[in-house]
Amino acid sequence: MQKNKSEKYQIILAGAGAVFAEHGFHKATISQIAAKAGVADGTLYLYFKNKDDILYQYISYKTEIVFEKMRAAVEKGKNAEEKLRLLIRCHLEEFQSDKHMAVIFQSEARYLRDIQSQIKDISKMYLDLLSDIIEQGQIEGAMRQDLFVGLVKRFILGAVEGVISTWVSAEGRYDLVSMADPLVDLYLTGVKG
Amino acid sequence: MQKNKSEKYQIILAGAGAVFAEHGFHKATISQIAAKAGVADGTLYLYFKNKDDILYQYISYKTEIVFEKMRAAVEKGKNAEEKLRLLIRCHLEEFQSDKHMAVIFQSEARYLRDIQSQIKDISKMYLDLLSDIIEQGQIEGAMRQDLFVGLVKRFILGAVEGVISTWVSAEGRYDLVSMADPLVDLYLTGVKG
DNA sequence: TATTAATTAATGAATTTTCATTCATGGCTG
DNA sequence: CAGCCATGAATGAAAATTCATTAATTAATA
Repeated sequence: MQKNKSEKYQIILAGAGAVFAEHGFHKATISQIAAKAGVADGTLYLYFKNKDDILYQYISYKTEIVFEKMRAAVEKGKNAEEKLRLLIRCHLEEFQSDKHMAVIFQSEARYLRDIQSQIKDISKMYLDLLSDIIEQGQIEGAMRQDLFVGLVKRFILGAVEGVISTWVSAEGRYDLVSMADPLVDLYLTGVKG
Repeated sequence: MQKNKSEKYQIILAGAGAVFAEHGFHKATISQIAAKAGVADGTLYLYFKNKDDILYQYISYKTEIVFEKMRAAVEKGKNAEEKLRLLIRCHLEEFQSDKHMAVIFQSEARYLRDIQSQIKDISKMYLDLLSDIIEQGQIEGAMRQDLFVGLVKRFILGAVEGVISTWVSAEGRYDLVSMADPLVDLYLTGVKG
């Protein structure tokens, strides 16, 4: 099994992404993935330990890329509110631009946590980013002092994921990124008149 | 296959709930469920069409019960804000009191939608409840007029699910229901100072 | 440069494993 | 004894994984 990120490794991962997104991990077969990637079944085993490992690599790989972008986006913000806006927008942009990933993160994340609990967990990292933003917001006086940060960050992530989930169910037929600002407005000022 | 809700039917569903929650639907085996329920493998087929049907029945059954409670809870509220509070509290109470159900709803809902698209979808019904509450709130003047209801309801459901998901990951080690009021406060007034 | 050997990558048919599902059998009860 | 349940070993199907074989590439030799 080669450990490098050769061209074929990438091709197989992309094929796997398409097949996992369409059928779900458990229903997807090695043969389908191999066919989608245009290689023989056995070839997958030159690049991956087994079927689980394909999913694991897929998620690790995507997580790393997306998280790096998120971190960079947040860095551009001058204050907490702006950082939050940039983070949410980046999140929606990345998922909108990679629908397979959006579907897979949505439906297989839980299974993965079981088989590879040491995976770089995107939620964890994301929640850490949010914690920093919220704490900064409190220091700046832009956010309430009595917030329970542990709850707020789950609240924010949960809501974005819910919005993405709806978009995925709607087969991505509308513009997800346009939800970013209305969503952040809800976080900030709530539904009350 | 008996179609009534005999005692054994219930026992098997409960066993299935435990096994699905622990291993996930796809990794769970008929033998495990049978063992957990204290019956022979073949017995499951006297009460259920097949493995998929067990999951389908489980979710239908739980959905019906929980949703009825939610509807009743909402009805008790005098105004939109109170209804929202009662709904969220009921939601958290039900999931806290049935952890297997919480795990299964969280992780297998998507798969189920694939095999039984006509299933009474708890999210759908929930979102309808929320729509009514929000529209009522707008009429009462307790909620902003410029809210995009389609977004707000997903926002609310997403956030509750996120909070439940965290609680599940934490093995249910803290009191979930105590999150209800702080959560509703966030919905209503946001994080801004 | 042409020829052969050695190394590496890829193939896909054959094998193995894993389970869902069936069904012939046996016990229980009214 | 006749219908009803329940049993669990046997069956068959579906897929994951392996591995002997082939093809392609590189290095070595003369």
